[in-house]
Amino acid sequence: MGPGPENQPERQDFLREMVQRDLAEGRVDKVVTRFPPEPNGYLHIGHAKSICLNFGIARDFDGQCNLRMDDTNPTKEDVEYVDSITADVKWLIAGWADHCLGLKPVGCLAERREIGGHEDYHIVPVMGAEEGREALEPFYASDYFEPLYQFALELIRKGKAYVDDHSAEELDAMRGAPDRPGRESDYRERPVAENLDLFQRMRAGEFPDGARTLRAKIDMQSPNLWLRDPVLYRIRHVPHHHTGDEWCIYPMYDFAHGLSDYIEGVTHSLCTLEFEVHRPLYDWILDALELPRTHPRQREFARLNVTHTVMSKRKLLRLVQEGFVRGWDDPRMPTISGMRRRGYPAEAIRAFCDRIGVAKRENMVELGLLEHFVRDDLNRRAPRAMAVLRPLRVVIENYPDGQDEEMELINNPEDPGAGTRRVPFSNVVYIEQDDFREVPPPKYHRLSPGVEVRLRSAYLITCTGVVKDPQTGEVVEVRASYDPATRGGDTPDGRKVKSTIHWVSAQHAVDAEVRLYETLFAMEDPDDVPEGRDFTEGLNPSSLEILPGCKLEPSLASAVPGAPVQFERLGYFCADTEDSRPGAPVFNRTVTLKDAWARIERKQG
RNA sequence: UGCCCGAUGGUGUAACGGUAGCACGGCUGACUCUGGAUCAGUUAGUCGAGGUUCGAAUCCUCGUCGGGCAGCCA
Repeated sequence: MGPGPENQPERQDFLREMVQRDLAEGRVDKVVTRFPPEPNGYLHIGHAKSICLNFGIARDFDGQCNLRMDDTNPTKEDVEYVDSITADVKWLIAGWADHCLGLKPVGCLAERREIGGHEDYHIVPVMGAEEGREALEPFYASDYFEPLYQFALELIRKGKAYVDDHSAEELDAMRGAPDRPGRESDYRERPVAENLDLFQRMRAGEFPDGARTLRAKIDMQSPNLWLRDPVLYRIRHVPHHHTGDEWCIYPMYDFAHGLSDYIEGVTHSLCTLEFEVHRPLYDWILDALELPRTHPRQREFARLNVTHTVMSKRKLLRLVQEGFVRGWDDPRMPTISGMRRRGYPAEAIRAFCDRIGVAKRENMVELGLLEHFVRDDLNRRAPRAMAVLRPLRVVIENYPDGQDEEMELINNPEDPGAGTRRVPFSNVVYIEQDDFREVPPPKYHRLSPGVEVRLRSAYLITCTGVVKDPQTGEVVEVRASYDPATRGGDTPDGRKVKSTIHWVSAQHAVDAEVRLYETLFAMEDPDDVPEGRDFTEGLNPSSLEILPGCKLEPSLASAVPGAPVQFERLGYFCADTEDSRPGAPVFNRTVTLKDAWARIERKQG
C-alpha cells in the first residue's frame, strides 16, 4: 500500500507537496480532507479518483477524511443516492483507509460556541473504524443549515450581504458578461435592519419561490463572475430528503461548501478544476465572517476522463432512465457499483487511481490501463476453473463409453497455497468452438483434423474427423482419439504439442448463462459528438452479449456471487450478485485475458 | 474583444536551473500443460519563437493550441 509519512517521497503530486508544506510550516497540525458528493447520482470512477486522493492524503499524513453529503439542493437529491454513496465509499476504502474515514454519530449536530467574541460552529468526527460502538452516519451539509443561517445573518449585520427582490431573469441581465461589467442591484444599499427582517421572513416562509434571494455584496465590476454579488440563498418551498420541511430557504453551493469545510475543521478542500474560479469567493466568505479557527484551503485538480465511457452524472442518469443499461449498477457502467458487480476489485481501482496520479492538465486515460490493474490483481487472486462458453461436442472414440474418471487440476498456478481440485472426465467433452478449425489458418495451433492437442490436465487427443450438419455444412461434432499414456496431460515420451485447450465433460457439465461485456461506447470519446447529435448514438450495440447454455465444470455450480474466478484461457468472471441462483448460475465477464491469438488474427485480417 | 488554468512519447505521469525517468500500450524474442502469467530487448516525448544562464522541460516575454467561467446546479 502507500508509503507512510516517514518514508514519503519528496514529491508525489502537487497537492501532497502543498499539504506537506502546510504541515512543515505549522499552518495546520492535523490534516483533514473531505469527500463531498452531492447525493443526486451514483458514484463513478471519476469519484474514485477523488476518494483515493482525499483518503490517500489523509492516510499518508495520519489525518482523516470526512464523508459529507453536499445536499443543498433538495430538488435533485434523494436518500437512495445517500445510501449508495455511503456503501460505495466504504467498499472502495475497505482494508486501506477505514481508519481515516470521518463520520459522526447519527443525528449529531454542530456545536455553537464563541471564540474571541466571534460566533463559531464546530463538529468533531468519529473515526469510521470505531463504528459498531455507536451508530454512525456521514456528515450532511444540510445538518449545518442552522449555523449557515446564523452565518448569513452575521454577514448581513456586517453589511456584506443583502436581500434582493430582482427576478432570476433580471439578475441574469444585470450580471453582465465575461467581457462586460455587471450592474448593481436596486436593492444593494438596503439598510441592515431591513435586510435582517426580510431574510428572517424568507426563512419564515412569507415569500414564494424565487421572490427574493440573499446576495453577497462584493463587486459587480469584477472580471470574475463569481464575485459579482453571487446569490447565497434562494427560496424553495420543497421538502428536503434529510431535513424534511424544516426549511424553505436553501444555501447555494458557494456559501455552504466553504463553511461546511470550516465547521468540520477541514484543512484541505480538494475539488475539480471548474471550481478554480470560485476560489476567490470561497476565501471571501471565510474572510468576511472573520472566522476564528484556521481556514480551510481549496485547491483544484483535473477530473478523470476514461476512454469509451461518459462520466457526467447527467448522462449516466439518462442511460439509466432511458433504459440503455439495466440500472446504475449495470456492469457496463463506469459507476463504482457497476464495476463492483462486474467484478473489479477495490484494490485494482485503487491501484489504477494511484498510477494515473493527479495534476491540473486535461486528461483522457485509456480504459486499458484500468483493465491492466484488474487483470494484475485477479491473476494473483482468482482461482482457475474451466468453462466452455460456445460448446462444440468432441467424442473420444477410443475412450470407453460410460466410463469416467477424475483429473486433478491446479487451482491457481500463481498461488501454490490455493491447492488442487478434481474434475470429472469422460468420452464426450465440450470444447470451445474457437478451439477447432476444420481448415486452420496460418499460426493456428489448436485442434484441427490430424492435429494433436492437449486437453488441459487430462489427455492428449488427435482429431480424427468431423460430423457436419447435412443441411448447413456446419461442424456439429468433432471425433477424436486419445493417448492413454498421457493421463494428466503429461507426455512420457517427451513429445510436445503446440496447444493446450480447456474442456468440460458433457455428462457432468453445469449449464449457465454468461454475460460478456464490451465497452459501453464504441468511440474513444463519446462526448465528442457532432453538433445536433446525441451522445447515445455512440453506444456500442454489442456492449452486452448474453450466452445461454454455457458449460461449466461442476465446481462452478456453487460459485459465490461476486467472488472472482478465472475461466482458463478466457478471462476473469464472477457470478452475478443479483441474478445468479443456485442451480442456475449467471456469470459476468469481468475482463478478458490478454489474447495473443486475437492479435494475430486481427493482423491477418 | 474579459478573467483564470493548462501544454513532456500513442496514453497517463515524473524530473522544481545540471544524464528527460516510470507505468500502460505497441513491436521482437525467450519460456510455458492457460496463445494467460513471467522474463529480456525495443519503439516513441519537452507546443512555437525569442530572452536570461556556463547550462532551460523547468525562469521571463510574446505567440499557438486546449480547457474553464455569464444557474436562484454542484
